[in-house]
Amino acid sequence: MNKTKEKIFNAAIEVFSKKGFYKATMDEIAEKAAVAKGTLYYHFKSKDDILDFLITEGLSLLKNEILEKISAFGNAIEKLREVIVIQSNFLFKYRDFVIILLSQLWGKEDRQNYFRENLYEYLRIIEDIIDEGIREKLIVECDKKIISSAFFGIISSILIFQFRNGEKFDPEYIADNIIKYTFNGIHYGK
Amino acid sequence: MNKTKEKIFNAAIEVFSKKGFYKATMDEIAEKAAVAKGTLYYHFKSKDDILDFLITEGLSLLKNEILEKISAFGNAIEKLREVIVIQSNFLFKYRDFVIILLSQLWGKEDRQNYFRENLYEYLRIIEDIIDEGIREKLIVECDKKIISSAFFGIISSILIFQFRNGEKFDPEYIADNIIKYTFNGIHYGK
Amino acid sequence: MNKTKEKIFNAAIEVFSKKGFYKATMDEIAEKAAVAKGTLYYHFKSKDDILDFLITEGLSLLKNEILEKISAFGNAIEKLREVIVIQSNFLFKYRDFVIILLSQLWGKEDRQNYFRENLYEYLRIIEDIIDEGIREKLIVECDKKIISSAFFGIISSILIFQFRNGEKFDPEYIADNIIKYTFNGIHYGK
Amino acid sequence: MNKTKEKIFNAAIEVFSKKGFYKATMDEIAEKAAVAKGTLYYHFKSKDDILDFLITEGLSLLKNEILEKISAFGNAIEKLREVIVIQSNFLFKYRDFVIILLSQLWGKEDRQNYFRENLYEYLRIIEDIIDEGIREKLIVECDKKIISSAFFGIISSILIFQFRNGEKFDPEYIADNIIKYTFNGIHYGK
DNA sequence: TATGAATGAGGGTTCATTCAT
DNA sequence: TATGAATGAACCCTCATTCAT
Repeated sequence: MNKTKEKIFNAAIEVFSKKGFYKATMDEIAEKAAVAKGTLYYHFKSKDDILDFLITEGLSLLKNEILEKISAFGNAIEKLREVIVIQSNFLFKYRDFVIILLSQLWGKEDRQNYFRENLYEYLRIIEDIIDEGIREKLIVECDKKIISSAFFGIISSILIFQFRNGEKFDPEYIADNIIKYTFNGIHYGK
Repeated sequence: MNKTKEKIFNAAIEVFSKKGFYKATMDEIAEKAAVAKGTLYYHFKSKDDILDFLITEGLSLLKNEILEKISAFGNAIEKLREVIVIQSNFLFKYRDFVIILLSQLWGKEDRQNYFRENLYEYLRIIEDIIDEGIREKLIVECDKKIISSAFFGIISSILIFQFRNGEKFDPEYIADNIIKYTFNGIHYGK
Repeated sequence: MNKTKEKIFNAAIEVFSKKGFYKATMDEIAEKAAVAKGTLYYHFKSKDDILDFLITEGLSLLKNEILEKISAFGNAIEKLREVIVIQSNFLFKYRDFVIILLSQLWGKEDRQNYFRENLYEYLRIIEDIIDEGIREKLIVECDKKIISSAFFGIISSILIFQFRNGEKFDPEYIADNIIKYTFNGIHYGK
Repeated sequence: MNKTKEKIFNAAIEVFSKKGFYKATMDEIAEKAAVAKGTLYYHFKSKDDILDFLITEGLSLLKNEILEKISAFGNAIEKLREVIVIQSNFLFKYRDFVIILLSQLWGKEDRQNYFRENLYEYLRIIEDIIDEGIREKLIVECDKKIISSAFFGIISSILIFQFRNGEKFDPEYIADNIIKYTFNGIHYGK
């Protein structure tokens, strides 16, 4: 990604997350990127194309971070714990991206189907860990598709929590709580 | 809600969920509702107003159902179990509404802030149950804001699961799995 | 065609012929028609659609006039003479339309293929008359496709002549000359 | 014309005739010419300038061919016959150029006025031949401006014929037919 | 209550042209 | 001579909203 394209990329994240994809205007992106509007179209085919690029890059970042870091951990429990930590930190660091993702994930447009397909690749990584855990008798028998979806749901949870609590947001504290919830459940004495 | 307004209401849910709020047009809503475009403006102030009305009604429906049904249950564990069941069935029945809600929840527009405020009322209901459970020593000590958010995250989870699995969706089966996960965690032997 | 659509129709003829289709702007058409720009799109699907409508209407007018008037004439010679007279007068009266037609007739876009197909219907009318004339031994054996094309070429001739001569244009004088040329040729003493 | 300029020239003819002047883009011309876009502007002042150059060159070619070849013929009749033959062959050989010319001839832009002025020089050549023929009593008394315009109209005719007939186009056959028509008319027994 | 023709601000996109290299 | 990234004016089209009937 060259200098200009990167400026546009960053401006787009900022504007899309502030205004939402539809209310965001190419004019504003150009202004924020400090380039002419035509320059956007020299580097991207369309407004949609910017969004595609941005979602793909963002999910790539998350997937790669997960894949890199979990390999250092010995068993499925430790890996899933790390996934939660990474998700929490990722949301803290790339909040704007997550907002864009969650806004775009639910539609029936081709673009949005494609986003979900992309997300499923992420879920498959989690499924694999769950599978491993079940085989190692570290994780209870469960529907791995449902549980991996739940791991995604955690992202939504955290974002909602963050919206509600505003500044008082500590990713490690969040992660700790979610980990306890996820591994032991909330039922006392079980 | 009189007959015409209801036709518009239903048409709006259909169109908003199919196209998303921004791609939906008043023309299409009018066509689906089989009324003239001007009629929309007789019953609603604006396009935004239709959405507001729709979200408010939908969340009301969910809150009321929860409030009604949980009163029949004796303790917090049973109540939360019921919350999960209701959420799963609600998503099954009002999928289009849930899609609209999840698409609109993340922005920074006034309208969207207002939607979240509305949602927080729902979360407070769950918090209260958690509180009750903690006092009754049925639920472990935990950050109730985080856990109530997690209960909301479950909705996202289920919707993602449903998108992925398509037709094969059994709300009771989902609820069972989520309940086990929520109460006992996934850690084997704990 | 209702009042508003007709205003747009007339404005479009004026603007297209003055500026050419591509240099013409919807803004200018709207201004000349004294309606808002959006109104153009209420009555026509697109700029292309206005052009289509306009060409179709114009060629219809010409075809209908030809078909109506020639039926009054007894033989092919008289009919073709009338065709030339009508063409000359038509060009005099609907000069702007003819300019638009001749500008658009030569391209390879779908729209332009469609225009030519439409024109061919006109040529077929002339072919039929030529056929009739050949059968009646009033017209020499000839390739009727070439000769009917030549009848169309006359329109270009006349328009070129008119461009060159400016104001001094008498459609009857032109028609007389073309008729002599067409029926007797220019070879002296033949 | 050096190598690069010639590549651009040929690319421009191809693109202008395929897309029409307005739909043609400098990008596409550059691509077809296999040079960078900036290079176009090194050799031509503007897109208009390419068109001007191209029309001027094309009409020059036609005029020169006419002037060269007709001098070999003894009288006006033979010269005009040759004009028709040349026109027919020219259209066969430089069809793309003719399409561009006929698309551009009818507008009121300065450039287009200039094209017509250029064309009139061609018509004057024909007028001179007609004049000569009238003086020699080989051609009937007629309005030479109208008849020379008709000679231009023949070009339009032939192109229309060619569009209609597609592959089955024989320039000599066409020329023969047009010659008979032009000299003897189509009236049987005259 | 209901209609639908008319509005016009706003936004995505195109593309000829420029200019530093 | 040649390049191609960058520019920005221009333009088509959309669509929420209005209002006379």
